[in-house]
Amino acid sequence: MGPTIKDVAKKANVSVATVSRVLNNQPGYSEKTKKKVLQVIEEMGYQPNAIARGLINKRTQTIGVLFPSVSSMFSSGVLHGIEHTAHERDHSVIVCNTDEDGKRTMKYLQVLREKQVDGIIFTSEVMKEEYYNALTMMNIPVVLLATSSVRYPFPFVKVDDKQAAYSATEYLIKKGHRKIAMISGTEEDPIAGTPRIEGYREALGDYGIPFQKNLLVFGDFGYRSGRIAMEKLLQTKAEFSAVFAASDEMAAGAINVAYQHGIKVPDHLSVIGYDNLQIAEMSVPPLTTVAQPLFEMGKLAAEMLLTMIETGTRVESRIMPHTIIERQSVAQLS
Amino acid sequence: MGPTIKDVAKKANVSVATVSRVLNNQPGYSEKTKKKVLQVIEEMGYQPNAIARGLINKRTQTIGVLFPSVSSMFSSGVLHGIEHTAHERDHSVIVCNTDEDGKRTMKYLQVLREKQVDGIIFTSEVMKEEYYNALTMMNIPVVLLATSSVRYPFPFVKVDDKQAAYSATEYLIKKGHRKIAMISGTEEDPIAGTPRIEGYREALGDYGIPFQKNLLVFGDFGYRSGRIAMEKLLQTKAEFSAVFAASDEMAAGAINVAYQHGIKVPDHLSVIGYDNLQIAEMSVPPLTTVAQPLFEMGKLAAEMLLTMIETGTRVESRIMPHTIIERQSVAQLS
DNA sequence: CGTTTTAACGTAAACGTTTACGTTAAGGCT
DNA sequence: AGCCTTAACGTAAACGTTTACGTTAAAACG
Repeated sequence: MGPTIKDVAKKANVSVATVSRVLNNQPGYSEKTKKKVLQVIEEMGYQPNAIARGLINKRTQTIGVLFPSVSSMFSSGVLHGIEHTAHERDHSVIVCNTDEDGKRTMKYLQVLREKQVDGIIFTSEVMKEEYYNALTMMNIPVVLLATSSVRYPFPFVKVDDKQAAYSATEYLIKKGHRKIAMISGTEEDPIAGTPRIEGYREALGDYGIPFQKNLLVFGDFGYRSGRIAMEKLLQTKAEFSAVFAASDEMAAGAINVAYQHGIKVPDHLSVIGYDNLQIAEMSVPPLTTVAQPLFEMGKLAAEMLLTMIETGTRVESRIMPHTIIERQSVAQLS
Repeated sequence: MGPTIKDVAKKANVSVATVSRVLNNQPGYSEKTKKKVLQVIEEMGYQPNAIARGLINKRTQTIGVLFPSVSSMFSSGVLHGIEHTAHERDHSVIVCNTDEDGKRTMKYLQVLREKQVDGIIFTSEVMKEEYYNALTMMNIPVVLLATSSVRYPFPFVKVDDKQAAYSATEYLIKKGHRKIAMISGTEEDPIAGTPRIEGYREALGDYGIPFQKNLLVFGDFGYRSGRIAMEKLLQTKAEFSAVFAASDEMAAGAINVAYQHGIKVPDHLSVIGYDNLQIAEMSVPPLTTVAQPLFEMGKLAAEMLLTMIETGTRVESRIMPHTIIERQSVAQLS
């Protein structure tokens, strides 16, 4: 299609080796031939072929990123961070949507292997043995993002879910709330499920508040499930002045059904979310939430992956700080 | 690293050509050798190298997608659609975040060229001559998504912005509103700016409502700008019972400041948005909006691109239908 | 001036595939 | 039996780079 390095070499009256050398600016040619080569390159509009390059260098300057759902606000936040540093450090990113489907995930891992990506970021999903095996077979760096695994020793970057959940409920308690419900995510999720419940219960315990089983309901982190969970909470007799939702989307769902029932937030009910997605700011009322620094997490994960790729060394996992973003969805109780 | 086709050939006592043939199931071998080869492949865990393949086939099974901002809900919606059909049709997608920056865009176009992508989807941004030149130099299929260009003849998929804006304001009018403000996006944007203003004005005109200059304010499609625009609207003396925002994010901003001013939506003020992002459903009150079928647009754009890639033929542009999603942010006036 | 060093190149193999072309042997046909 | 077809392979070139190694001539050195 376009001119190749051979065409350039011919037109510049040098060998392909010389052209290659000036391209990668290695030594071995005079200033004069360098000018000449550069000029011919310009004239012909030559562009190197990264595929041929990749074949011989065994490096594609490309990383793969697996998301359970690319279209979630969570994913797009971290993707932004990943893309940012990847581009900064001359790598491209291939996005993969697993749909939380094992078959699809395995297929994607195979594709990434065949495409010879230099590294993989695996986000938000729990690492199954099947994935682990495929990943290790590939012999390339992997970093886990917003997930982790004790069994499988990949470095990860995430917040301390239990601690963050503790902070959220403690915040509610310090605002004077004692009857605090929780809308949890998937109960069995060992990353974003149980740890957050533990944090909630531990905070309750530390402040001498008894845990009430009927104040704990479950969703799947999604908006719809937040609505359903809130309905369930409303149907039970138990009183509560605040709810801690394990995701902003579920918090939005909760606020929405509260609104439909004429329950005003924060006047009649306080709500705190988790994630600090874009929707938290845009919500009515703006949602107080415990923030995960999505963009920074994406950046950091990519940085870790790239240094592993470039240096071949292992890298330490990182716990990111969470913060509480105070907006207007929780009231101070007197 | 892993075993190559040569290793397989050796172990199976056949030539590389034969292995290649069974891999791509072309004819030219007995059933027995096929079994043998397949078995050896299984044993050795052989995986083809797509880079080597790409070098000779001149096809990488990869497409590039350019977004002004990957983290916007709009982008993630269409990305989901693109990824869906790309995967279905055995292609990977490289995401590029242009930040609406010319330099960055050009850099990305160069990268995509060097990486030999098979086609490019260019989204949401106006096509500059510089981009057009780079794109045509590459000699690969391009489709425009949520943008278009009369000057540069790339096929596109988008909704009819003017018509959609017309529908939105007409909807408001039919609900009994006569004093209708508009929060427009960037005034100069020839795709999502002026056409939507024209639709608004034309609807007004068709129903005998005079256009009031002070009821038209500008933002940049983002949430913050929606807030600012709403403040501006509130400061002017002019009365209005409804506002048409040219993006859901700006609508969310408008609702939010209305809420802060004690103006209840839809009781005191009706709001209609544009896009039907996730936030529209999650908003309080749920936002009535004119929907662009983001997922389908992404799917279609990818389908068009892939058929161009596979067949080498040109393909027709497509106008996608827009629909009004009625939720609870606009009131019927008596 | 003869020898050694070095700058400035060129040659060709290698990366892992695909594929055009050639070869062999078996089988079919007259 | 002799000839032709064809199934079933193998050989080697090609894709566009990088790079180890070889070569040449000039410069440096004694």
